[in-house]
Amino acid sequence: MARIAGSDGEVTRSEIRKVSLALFAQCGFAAVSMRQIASQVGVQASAIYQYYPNKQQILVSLLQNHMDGLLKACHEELTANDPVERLEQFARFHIRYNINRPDEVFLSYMELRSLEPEGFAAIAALRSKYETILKSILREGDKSGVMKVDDPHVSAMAILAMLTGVNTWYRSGGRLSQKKIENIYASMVLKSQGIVTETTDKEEVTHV
Amino acid sequence: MARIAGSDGEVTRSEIRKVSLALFAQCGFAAVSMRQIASQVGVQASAIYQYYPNKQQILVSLLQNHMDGLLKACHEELTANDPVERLEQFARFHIRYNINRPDEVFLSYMELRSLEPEGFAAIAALRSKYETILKSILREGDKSGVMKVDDPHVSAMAILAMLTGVNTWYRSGGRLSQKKIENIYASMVLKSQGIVTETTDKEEVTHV
DNA sequence: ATATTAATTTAACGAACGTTCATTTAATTA
DNA sequence: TAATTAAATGAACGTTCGTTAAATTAATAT
Repeated sequence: MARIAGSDGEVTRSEIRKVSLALFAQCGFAAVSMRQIASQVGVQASAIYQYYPNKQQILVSLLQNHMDGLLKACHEELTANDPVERLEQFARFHIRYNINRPDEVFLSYMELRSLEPEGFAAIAALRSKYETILKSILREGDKSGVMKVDDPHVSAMAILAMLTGVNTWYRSGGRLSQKKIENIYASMVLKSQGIVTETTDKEEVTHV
Repeated sequence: MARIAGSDGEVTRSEIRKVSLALFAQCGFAAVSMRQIASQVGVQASAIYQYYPNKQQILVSLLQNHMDGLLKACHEELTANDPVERLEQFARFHIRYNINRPDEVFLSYMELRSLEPEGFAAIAALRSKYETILKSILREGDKSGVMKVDDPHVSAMAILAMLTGVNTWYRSGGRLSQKKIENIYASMVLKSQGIVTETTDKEEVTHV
């Protein structure tokens, strides 16, 4: 046998991406074999090389894609000028974007170490770009006196870790709605930077 | 050749632990081979089986050991009765304990997935125990009105993620001292749960 | 001095790894 | 209809994997 009736390169390519993402996130990059990916796609391992030159490039492509999407969506959503509003927009965006992409996020944070220097530098640069967006908000908020930011770098790292951490426990269909979770995290982020809001989520936060 | 002059089982065992920890954290459990560990220890791969029945048990033992130490140290350090003081003690303890054990922490959060069901259950139970300590503090603080905790579970997860995140950026000998970092994080944690402190770290926090 | 135990080696097992290559068939183009 | 391109197969490459077994030497106990 060779080419299969009805086979389509674009379909196979996206299946490879989908399956690789799930497997890498579940088992770790090194633990997943090309044969394992191929088997779930429904093809032989050698067929994957029609689409990616090697295993490493599948990972690079997945991470690149995720970071590009994150940055693009972030720029579109951060519309406010006021730093407090911007910080709330950022917090809500980060939760909303990441909570529905647990595998991509997990990979982005865990498998940078599996990248060879070239791929690593590319992804690290994109991440740094994203972090800079948050740091700028914090710096401006502190400067104008509406926030109390001890150290913008530490605050940015703390906020990002806190928000990204939602993926360690959230499972869809759980006790809390995504909107509710967004509210809770946004409120904690603002408070952590010395912004006093009169209401808590119990009375519905309506800051943005 | 066989037994080497001056060889000592206890020394070899602790070398295996040390090397495995570093390699697992750096490359991921699946990516590290027994021969790689052995080579860094200075023995042949087969010698490792004198001390651990298989690769998996090395990981289980490392994680078990870390969680035991964490829980023990935590109980010793949380001496206060007041929930606000206890929360600050917890935050400071978590930073202090974890910042000097980056490899153990990384492993504990990343390689649970590499564990077979039995080992997984054991480690997950210990982690849950630790999380419960924090949740109890938050519940008490909210009940007595000194904190504003929207949801104790979400707050606990958020605080732990934020604090643990210090290991993603901290490197010893950096711009900030460990004490300073402890201060900043403790302040953010307290504020995030609606606790108002008059001073910021800029004027030295002296809550505990 | 002898027997035993501790610590390690060398050699080997079958299985799985990422990847390459020549081949085969389906779909498209000329 | 013939030629070309796209999509896949199956076999094979050399390497490495975790693990086991038997043999060997050092240290300790009798």
